[in-house]
Parts: sequence; structure tokens; C-alpha cells
Amino acid sequence: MNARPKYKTKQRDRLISYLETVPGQHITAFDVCEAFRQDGAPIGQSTVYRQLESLVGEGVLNKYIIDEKSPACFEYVRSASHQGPGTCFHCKCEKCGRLIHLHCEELEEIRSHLLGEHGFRLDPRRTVFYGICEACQQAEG
Amino acid sequence: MNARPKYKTKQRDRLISYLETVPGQHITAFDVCEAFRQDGAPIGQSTVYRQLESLVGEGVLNKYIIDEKSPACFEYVRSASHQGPGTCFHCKCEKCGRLIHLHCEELEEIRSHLLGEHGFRLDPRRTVFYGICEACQQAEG
DNA sequence: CTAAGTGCAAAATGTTTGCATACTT
DNA sequence: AAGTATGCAAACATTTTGCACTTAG
Repeated sequence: MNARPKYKTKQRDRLISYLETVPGQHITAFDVCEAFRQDGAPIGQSTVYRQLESLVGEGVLNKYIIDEKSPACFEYVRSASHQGPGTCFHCKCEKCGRLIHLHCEELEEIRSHLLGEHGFRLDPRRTVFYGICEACQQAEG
Repeated sequence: MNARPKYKTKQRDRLISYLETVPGQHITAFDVCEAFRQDGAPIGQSTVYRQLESLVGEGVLNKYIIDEKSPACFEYVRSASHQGPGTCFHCKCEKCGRLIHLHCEELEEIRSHLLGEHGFRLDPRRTVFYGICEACQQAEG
């Protein structure tokens, strides 16, 4: 979906190194910039955005739009060549804002159903389920 | 989730009248502003945004964040007092951008599963399934 | 009369872009 | 040398907010 970088640059390497330290976590472009700033060697934010976008295109990162107002967040999935996509669904609580990762085989049914009955190939990397989490349901009665 | 209006104003009435002419369609704040501008009697955009937000809070409108870069869109569902929530899922094709409305009983299973197994009460009004639609799948081979 | 709503212009926010410079190959 | 990448600052687009004014109850 996106162009992949042709050149190996210092910034790109540093970015990847950083990402490897936070696998499976959700980080924003801001987080990344901040990390480098605190390292004493900032990387320009345009570069960060551009590289991040490239890495999404290469399948190294997943990108999630969790919330209309929050910044997009990225999740390191694997080094560019390895493994299939780590299937993981996300649930976002509209009340407390908590983000729940669901590694659930049964949810595969959803994909099958959508594909079989509706011809729609679901992309779990971009799909976020909104709703109310257990804790908040009990709290509200 | 949001405050509901206490006062009945001319702007609010006009907005609701307009919405009633586009049931089930997806309209943006911009569309609304435009409609009134062309009516010769514009309504301030802040007012539009605020009223729209109120109506979402009242359940009259659904609000969807279809896309990170696109404006939020609203869908008129019912007049404030009537009926239960019109259950309708949305699928957004990442390729062609098409938005598909799914009125599907079987998708209720998803809700049951999430609720039963994960304690998560899915909100179909805010959830959008991303993926690739049938046409685009065939096109790409 | 008081609380709520309106509308303008300005702020906020996350992301993208133009462009001159620097780096990779 | 040619093609990319970088980084700054400025541009962007949507939504929100501050505030003085109007309107509904």
C-alpha cells in the first residue's frame, strides 16, 4: 500500500532498533520523537512520520486509528521477513478508554463469516471494536 | 455520553428537519453547513458541531469515524423517542473506499461472543470493519 | 432573570508538504 | 552522478474553544 524505502539510513536504523525494544506495544509518532529527543539525538518529525508509514507498508508495523482525537498508534509486529500477521483484535472502551488486545481463535469466525457470506476480507490490523468493557458495565449498573 | 440540549432553538429545529430528509445517509458537518448556506440562512459551524454532538448523545444520530483523514460522518437513525438502535454494521474497503452497510443477523453472534466470552459490549454504532471488498479482491487477484 | 445556545474568529491538534541540503548507492 | 532521505518551517483540515451577544424557559 505504501512505498518502501530504498536506502538504509541512520535514522531508519535507529527507528527500527527502537521499535524492537517495544514489541506489541502501542506507540505514537510523538512517543518515537520523544524517545530520540531524550536520547540526545532527535530525529525530525517528518522523517519519523515518513519512516513509520513505510514500515507499515512493509508489514513491520501495524497502524491503528483507535480514536478520532488520539494520534495514530503503531505496533511492532515482526522483522520485515518473518512470520504471518499476528492476529490480534482490539477493543476500545468508550467509557474508560482502555484498549484491550484480544488474541482469540473464536473471533476467526467473524472473519470467515464476513468473507464467506459477505465477500469482505476483514483486516484485523485496522479494525477496532468499540464498546463498553466489563468493568465499566458493572460500574454503570 | 454527551449533554443533551435543554432548549428548543431555531437552529436545532432546522438541523433536525434537514436530517429527516437524509435518513440512513452519511453526512458530514461540512455537508450540513453547506446545506444551510445554500438555503440562504447559514448556521454557524460551532453550532452545527455542538448540535450534532448533542444529537449523538440523544441517540438520534450515529457518528462514525470511517477514516483517519476524512471528517466524521453522521447518520440519522430515528426520532429521539422511537425504536431500538437500528443495528447496522459498517464495512469500509481500504482499497476503493466504499462503505458497505450490513444488516445481518448473524453478526449478532459477534456481539454475543464478545459479551459472553470477553465481557465486552460491542457498540455497532461506532465500530467499523476495515478490509477489502469483494470487487477489489477480484481486481487484485 | 437565568441558564443555555449562537456565531465569529482564533486556537488546538496531528499529520503532511515544499524545498534546500545531505546522504546512499 | 543520480536518486532518496532528511529536517525545518509552513501548510492543512477538522474540530474545539473563548467570549460577547442573543434567545428560550
